[in-house]
Amino acid sequence: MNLAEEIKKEVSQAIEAIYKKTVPIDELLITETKPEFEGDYTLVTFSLAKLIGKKPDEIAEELGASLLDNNDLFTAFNVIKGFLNLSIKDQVFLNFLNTTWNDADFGTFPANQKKVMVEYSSPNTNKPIHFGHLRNNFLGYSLANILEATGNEVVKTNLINDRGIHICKSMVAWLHFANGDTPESTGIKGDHLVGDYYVKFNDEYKAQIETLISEGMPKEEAEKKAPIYIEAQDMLRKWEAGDEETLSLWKKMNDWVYEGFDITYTRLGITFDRLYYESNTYLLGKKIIEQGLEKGVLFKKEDGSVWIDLTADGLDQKLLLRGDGTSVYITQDIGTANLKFANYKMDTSVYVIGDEQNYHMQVLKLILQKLEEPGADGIYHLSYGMVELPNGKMKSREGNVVDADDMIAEMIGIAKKNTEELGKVDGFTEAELQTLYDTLGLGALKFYLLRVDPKKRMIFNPEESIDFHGFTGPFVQYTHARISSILRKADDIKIGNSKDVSITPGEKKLLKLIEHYPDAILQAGREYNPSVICNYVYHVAKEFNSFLVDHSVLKAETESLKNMRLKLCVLTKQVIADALNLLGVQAPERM
RNA sequence: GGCUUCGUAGUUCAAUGGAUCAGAAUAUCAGAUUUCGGCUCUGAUGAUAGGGGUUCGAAUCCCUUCGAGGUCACCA
Repeated sequence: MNLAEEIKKEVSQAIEAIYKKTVPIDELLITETKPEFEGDYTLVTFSLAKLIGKKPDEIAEELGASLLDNNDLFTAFNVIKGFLNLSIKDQVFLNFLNTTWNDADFGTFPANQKKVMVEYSSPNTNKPIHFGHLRNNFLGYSLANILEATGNEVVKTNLINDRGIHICKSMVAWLHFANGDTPESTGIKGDHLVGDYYVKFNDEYKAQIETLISEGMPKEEAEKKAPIYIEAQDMLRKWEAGDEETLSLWKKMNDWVYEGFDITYTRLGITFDRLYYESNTYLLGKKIIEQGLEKGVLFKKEDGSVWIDLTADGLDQKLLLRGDGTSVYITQDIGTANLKFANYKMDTSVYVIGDEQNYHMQVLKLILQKLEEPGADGIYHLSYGMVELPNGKMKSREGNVVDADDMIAEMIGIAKKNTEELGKVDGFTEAELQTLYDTLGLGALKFYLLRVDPKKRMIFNPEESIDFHGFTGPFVQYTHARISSILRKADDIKIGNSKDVSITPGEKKLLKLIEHYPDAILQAGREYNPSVICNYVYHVAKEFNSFLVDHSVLKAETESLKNMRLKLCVLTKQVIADALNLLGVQAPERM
């Protein structure tokens, strides 16, 4: 149990003893005391005033006196305008350090018997992953780690969008323009090769529309009658009909893309427990829709298309199946949701998907609830905002997309350049250097994309992200390496407890912050928000550097003091490494 | 236009309805140290888009004006 909770318990008991009233523990408001006031923790008493029937100041005075008398946590209290500031005994913090410094489980919670699925990444197989997509990958991976740390059983899944008209476009263009080129024959990464033909399709499509318009055809008609577009539609129909030649081409090109994705995922350190393919779930979706028709939840229009009426819920009517019986996007999603729940029976199912799909996800959940699909209520859409670059935004439809592989290579390149200029890596082998550049470049990228509240739009600044100063991954990594360096030089850490030492305000500040680590993890999990961890670990790094300015560790005044500070270093290092790990960021011993 | 998300220092980000001073980072200016590691630390300057309301107390909740995204396909 952490300190804040312990205080709440004491306060609750004091209220019971003095006023004979019961206040649920989680209705008590305990915060850290602001630096301009004396004390460590503060109880806000306004909310108690009504229940108890006294003025906040009076309550605070009475509770303060009682707390001081009845246990040995506190040394003093003061009351300012309804705020009860409590000072904690130094020994409490020292005890915490002595019991925790070598506890490898600090920051993980016991199993809570809940199962959570996190679906993220979810790429299309017609083009490579682009830069904005990285936020999705990092968020999903980090959130899965955080939820696991808070005691959930977590299943990480990736739903691959491997079918549909967009895939057929790449296939058609490849048949026309590639002359049989393959990743092997060209040396181009598979996902990029396929993406190139997707672009080529669109170029050719546009050109054909232009030609038709110049021949006098109206634009709308031209868009539907361009020969290459008709070809793509034909191919989709053949695909759904199971045409062997089409399926074989589809499989061949998708395999190229998967090879490319694997390289990217490996480099990013992103993993999944289970892959789902939409080509395997769209038929299931159709079946569930048929059942919905029978139940009368859905209705059929004259042309045979199937709809759901959501106007009573303030939404529109929504198409679920085309007139020709083929499926649309949401058909597949219904099938996938059903299959996922059948496989895992999870309590919560998190979808990491961009905020441009807020409406779609709202509709999906509502439809699943109306269809009485099990698991529908457990759906949570982790919606995130678009990432922009300092010089303007990037949209996938406009062509000038920043590619994820290019951005990764650029970040690693900057890390290499910076490290070489500083020349502090004597004794590193070539392989170690390569690992270090990856650690720094990717650490910078991940940390920067995760440090902002997911739901907000954000701007990614590559140079700023990899700066060793400021609110960045490399700054935190640097602090970790700095602690490691100190510990390497002190090979005689003693485990004896340090009862005879007292702590300075600087040491107490750092200890108090470290003691909060489990709270930060809980909050991040509760809010589905890894940025909480970024903020927390940055503060730890900053606080440690402040501590180091006026506390010598290796040259501490006494042996006992040195041991205490070394323990503080060990604990701080562990918390930094653990927090970075939750973010998917490596913590280097040297850099 | 309907629905929806958002608007905080020059810039990029914080702040479960809590304090007399809305925190950081960066940039700018001033200072300390240059010992455990590229430095690090301290201080100064600087912001809640405008207007109402709710309350002991509002960046946060409600209304409204202005501004910026997203979405409203038999696309995914």
